[in-house]
Amino acid sequence: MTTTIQPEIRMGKRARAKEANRRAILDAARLVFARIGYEATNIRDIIRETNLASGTFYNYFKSKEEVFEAIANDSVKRFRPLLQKVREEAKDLESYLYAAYSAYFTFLAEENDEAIELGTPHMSLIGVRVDTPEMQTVSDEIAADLEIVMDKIGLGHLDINYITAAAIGMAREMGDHMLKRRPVDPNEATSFAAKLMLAGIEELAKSNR
Amino acid sequence: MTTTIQPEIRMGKRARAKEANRRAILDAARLVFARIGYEATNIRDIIRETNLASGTFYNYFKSKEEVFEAIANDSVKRFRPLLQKVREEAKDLESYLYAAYSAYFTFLAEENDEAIELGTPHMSLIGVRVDTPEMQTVSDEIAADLEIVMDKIGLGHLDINYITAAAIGMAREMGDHMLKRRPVDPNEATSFAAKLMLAGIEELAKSNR
Amino acid sequence: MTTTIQPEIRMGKRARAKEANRRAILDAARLVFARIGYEATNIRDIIRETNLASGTFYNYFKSKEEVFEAIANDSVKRFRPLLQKVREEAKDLESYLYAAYSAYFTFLAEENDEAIELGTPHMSLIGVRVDTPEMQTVSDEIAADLEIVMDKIGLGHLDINYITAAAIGMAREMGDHMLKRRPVDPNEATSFAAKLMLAGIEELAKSNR
Amino acid sequence: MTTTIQPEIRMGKRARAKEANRRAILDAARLVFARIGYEATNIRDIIRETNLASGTFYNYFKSKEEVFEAIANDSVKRFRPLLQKVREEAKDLESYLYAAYSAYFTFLAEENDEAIELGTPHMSLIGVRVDTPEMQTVSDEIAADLEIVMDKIGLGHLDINYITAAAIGMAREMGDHMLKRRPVDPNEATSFAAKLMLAGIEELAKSNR
DNA sequence: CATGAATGAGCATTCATTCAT
DNA sequence: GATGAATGAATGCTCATTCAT
Repeated sequence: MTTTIQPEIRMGKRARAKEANRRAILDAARLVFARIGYEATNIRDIIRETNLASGTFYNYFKSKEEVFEAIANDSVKRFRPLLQKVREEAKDLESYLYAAYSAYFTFLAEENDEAIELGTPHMSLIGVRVDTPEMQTVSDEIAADLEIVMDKIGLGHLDINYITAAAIGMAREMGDHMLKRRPVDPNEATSFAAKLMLAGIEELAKSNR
Repeated sequence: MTTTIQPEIRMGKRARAKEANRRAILDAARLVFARIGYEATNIRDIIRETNLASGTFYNYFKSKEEVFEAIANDSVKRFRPLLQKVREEAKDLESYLYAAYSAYFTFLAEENDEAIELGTPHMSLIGVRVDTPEMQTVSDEIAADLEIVMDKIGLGHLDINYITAAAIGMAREMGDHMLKRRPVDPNEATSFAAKLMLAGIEELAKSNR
Repeated sequence: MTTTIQPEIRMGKRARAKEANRRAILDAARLVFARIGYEATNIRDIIRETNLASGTFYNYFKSKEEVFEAIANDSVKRFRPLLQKVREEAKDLESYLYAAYSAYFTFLAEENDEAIELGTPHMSLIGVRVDTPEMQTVSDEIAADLEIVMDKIGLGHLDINYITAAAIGMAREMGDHMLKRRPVDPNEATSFAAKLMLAGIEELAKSNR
Repeated sequence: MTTTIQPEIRMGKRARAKEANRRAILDAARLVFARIGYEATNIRDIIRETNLASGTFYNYFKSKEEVFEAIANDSVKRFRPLLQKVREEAKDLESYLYAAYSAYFTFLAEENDEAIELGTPHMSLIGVRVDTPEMQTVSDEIAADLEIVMDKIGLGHLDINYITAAAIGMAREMGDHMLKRRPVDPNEATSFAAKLMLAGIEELAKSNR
């Protein structure tokens, strides 16, 4: 994943350097988290992946948690508009599911393109499943959105929390698999997941009426 | 989860004490893993939860990994027969899905009854999802079984890996939610998941024919 | 080195077993000391080399030091008579030096014959020189004896301590070398050392008169 | 032993502090090794002797072995030129032996002047002889040099290895004694050792002709 | 503000020693 | 008296964090 540095406004040399350092730490953290997992990562691992000195880390972040949240926010900042568009344009449950899964799987693929090229295992160390920041926060976003959409289409009486859990669980687990296939094909995953989920929800709605 | 200690054969006091200590460490590890997650757990945390001295840990296990595997093996040893029975008795896809989800959610609830009573959060620290040993290995079991069943009922041409991923993802995420609800209700979860999955697979089969 | 077990007096079964255990520990200790050096040896290493349990060690010895001393005493007990004979039979300096070096190098070779066969490095780990008990105590014996002999032959005015140090240093260092040669040849070493030392002392006596 | 810190080039405060810390650890290690022996020494003992924190040790050395080697290299670096000069200027065996023993005993005395003043026992714990780094590496140097010299003066047909062992053994053992005497007198030791060795070698050469 | 060495609390692991069986 | 598991003090080592330069 290559993050474009887009200085919002004119900056002095100093400010630009600062921005670049922050960026460097974030990118390094993302890389290392993906490589060895959040818990296994220590700050030295992150710093070693940059050209900075260890002390510099603390000029930007207080802890590993804070970098993690910054990455998450960063992802959310980029994913939220996509999801918002999905929500706004969705006419019915079907179009929502397709659009949402498409957005998620595509986003996931793009976020990990670098790791994919490097052959870096996306996640899942020995018996331990580590979410990348993207997945975690995106999950939360989807959960919230799905609730809204279900309400909108009059299926609010279904067990929204379980539907959300089911939808997210599918997305997560299938997302892992998708990233291991070559070529990585978000469309295939989207079609599969949306179709399954749609039929499932309709069936639940029928038996719950 | 209360493990019954069932000495297979007559044991001396010494042998019984050894068995009890091993059990104590395993139970403590399970508890702490559930409480703060695998990675965050250190060996001191585990032995602190027992009446044993730190050195004693090493009389039984070489490392945290080894306890983890022992727990996993323990769980698998108990879950495998259930799953086997499910597989053998399943007449069709529907009965398989109901039986399998039932087995899983019930097992999960029982495994965690102690933690549930204590109010221990099942898993998921800040942004990090940690699989309990049960979930990890049981996932593998389900994956393998599901593949066999699908083959048997002539749906082998579907994308088994994605179906497996979807089914497992649903189970995992819904399982987490289930454990947070009071009362914990495996039947509810089972019915929900099986219905959703069944309709979904049938739809996929239809559109893929 | 095979130590002959020579029960001094008639013993009961129990007493014989005790003697055998003590012997087993001593032999194991000797072996391990030779193999990895005194400091590097721990009690588990010694016990592992026997068929006994760790606790049993403490029925016979309080510590590693005590085993060491027991071994040393054992060696001394066997070497002292030889040295005594040398001292008694020595007519002059020459005969004393030959006999003493011969006794030492022969004893050293015999003490280490087992280790030599096994190819066990006699001593000297990385940069650290470890005396076997034999060498240490035998050194002391030689020191004392040499002093007596020198006095007897009227060279007491020479710097006995330095002569002793020189003689012992030669014996030690040459002993190490001797044990590394194949075949191990005590006679060769004896002749060499005695000749060198004799000429040296005579020269010192001359220039010090 | 007082090591002069001679910053080759202008250094910043930081660089000087680093150098000083490294020096402090080396000096502390040397001291503790001399006091209680290499094997008995642990890293905490070393840093306790400095004003540094435990972690700092690992900024400079990976292990006890590494400090040991650094000390040894340090000694060698300072002793080698002396020995080289001895070798180059030696006209005959006699001058070589005097110069070499003088260099060694003088060096040994200077290396240990601090320990001597403090009354630190030079070495030798209970039955265990621990070489200081100096002695070990210097021994190797002498061995090599002696071989060259003997060859040069046409005594290569003698058993060089045994002569070397004898010369070194004498130096080592006499060195120990010398350090225990007050005042420490390298000249006395030199004269004694060289005279003894010279006569001895000449005698061997005669009887081996 | 960057640097990177110093810090020291904290964890894994070993091992001499004890003691119930 | 033999056994071997339990003990816990002691040690090696890591790493987040601070701070003088």
